[in-house]
Amino acid sequence: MNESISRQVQQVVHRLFNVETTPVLTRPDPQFGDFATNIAMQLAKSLGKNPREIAEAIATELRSQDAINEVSIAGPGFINVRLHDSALYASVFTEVPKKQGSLLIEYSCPNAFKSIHVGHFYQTILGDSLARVYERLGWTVYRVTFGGDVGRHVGMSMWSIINELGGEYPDKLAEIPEDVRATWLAERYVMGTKAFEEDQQAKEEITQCNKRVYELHNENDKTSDFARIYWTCRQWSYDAFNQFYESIQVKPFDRSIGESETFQPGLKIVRDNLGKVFTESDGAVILSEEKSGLHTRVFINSGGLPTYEAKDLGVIWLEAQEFEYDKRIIMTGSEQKQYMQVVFSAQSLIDPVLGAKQESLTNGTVKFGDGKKMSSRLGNVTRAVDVLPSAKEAIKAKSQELQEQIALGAIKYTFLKSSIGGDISFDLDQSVSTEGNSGPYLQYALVRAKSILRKVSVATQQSVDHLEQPERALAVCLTRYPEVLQQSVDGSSLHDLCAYLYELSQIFNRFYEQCKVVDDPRADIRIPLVVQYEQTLRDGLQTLGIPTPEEM
RNA sequence: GCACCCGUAGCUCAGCUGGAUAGAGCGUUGGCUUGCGGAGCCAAAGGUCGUAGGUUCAAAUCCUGCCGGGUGUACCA
Repeated sequence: MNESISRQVQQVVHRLFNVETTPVLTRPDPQFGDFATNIAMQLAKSLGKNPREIAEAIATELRSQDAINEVSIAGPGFINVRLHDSALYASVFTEVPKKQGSLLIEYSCPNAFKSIHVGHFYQTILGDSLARVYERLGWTVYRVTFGGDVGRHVGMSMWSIINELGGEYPDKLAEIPEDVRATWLAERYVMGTKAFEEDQQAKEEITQCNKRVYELHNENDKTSDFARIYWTCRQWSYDAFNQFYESIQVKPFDRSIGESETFQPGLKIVRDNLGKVFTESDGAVILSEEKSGLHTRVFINSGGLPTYEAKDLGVIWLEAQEFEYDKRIIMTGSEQKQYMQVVFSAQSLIDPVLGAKQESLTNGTVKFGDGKKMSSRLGNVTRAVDVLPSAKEAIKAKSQELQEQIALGAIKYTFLKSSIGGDISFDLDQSVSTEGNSGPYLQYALVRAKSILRKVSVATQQSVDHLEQPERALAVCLTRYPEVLQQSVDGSSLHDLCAYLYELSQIFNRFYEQCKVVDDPRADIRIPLVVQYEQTLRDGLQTLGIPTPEEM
């Protein structure tokens, strides 16, 4: 409907003034109309005419259109369009148009041997939801997580593991019970970090461990004692990640890439482009783009080891080998924003076509309000696995499963409702709120509609002459859904979808208060609206990855 | 020093490719029994949009300075 009106305005403007435009339609306050455009004010200058005069001319033409009931001019020259109720009602029942394209999205990215913290939780939800919106619009999406399974942090962990085992005895790992493996590994990392900072001898041994890990990958060593410890613990780590992903109900990754797979191609890419893209400086290989305002970054350090920069070029290369994509989104913390620009700059210099497909999306950190309640429940620990159980405690529900669906809905919605980029505050008490602009509010607004639909036989869609105000408001809001989905991918703005679904639910709740559906004379008109509403809200929640319970 | 991000109601945030009285939620105060689930609905109070200029018919939105907070700035990721 939006596009159809927009096209009509475009044609009218062309006919009247012989000017090519792409009119933007906005959704004004309902008192003004269903659609509005400021095209007259934009044309005023170039045409040298009074904006209201232009608006009047356009309005006159638009009034002759079938679907349009009323066109008014307001303020400095806004053109407000109101549709006939019959046309509006009919336009409610349209499908979301699908487009084609393929997206590779890289997110979550926890490092092996370390534990997942709230920040990973947050980014995993953002990535999963964004992927779902693309999928909803018809894109093929590849989900990838890329984590460090080599590097100094692994050296620290390996050192501490061996230390704890009393030597390189892989068989002793079997003595560690399955349910404590993840925490045991997390402790090893902490101990390793501490030793690295405080103990000179340990520091040297850790550096050796780090090198040995790289070597075992180079030699594809699966059998030495050291290697067996490494592979076993890496697997423990991955098992813990997957268990977590399952618990928060996100779609599984199509590919989990370790840095061990990318440092070799990364090194090769950098070396192949030495002199062309990269230069040597103080024994390191760098990219200096300071004239374009970017930082100088080291891609291969003076010890000949690849830095994350090289590994990141490696992963771009590896993904391009395995997946064919039109666009690649990589999510990182916002502190890596400027860093990412350098990597993309390098990629564009090496391969402009592949470089142009890169897009970086940075998210802020999760902060805990004043944290009083939060800290008493979770302590200073911000392990991701503690969040859901803690949230569940605050939810009253008939069953465990329902409690989980609601808690998950509350958490995810809290993560998704703010725009991506800024820090977000996560106060467990507020975040798990079930009132107002919250996940459970949306879930409840869905459950109410489901409950109505269980009590009626589905009416076939009727033509209608007149809509009452609450019906009309619901109809108008429903027609916006396709635009909002598109807007959400265009701006990576999941909060737009959240805000829309919240508004939709609010409008439905008002409708619910004022309009009876079951056994009402207007049931034939209202039932299709409720059906469409239920489908839209359910679809929207599923697109965000928020559970849609049948009852609460 | 330079670069990037942020500063909107008591709190948490929308709005920022300039447009019609700056919007939500929480919190505060006061209402809603005969109708499909009150995790709901209605209403009130609450804002010099950090600050000072500039551009414009029109600025929370664009430009510049300043103040305040955060992050990054060569061998970490």
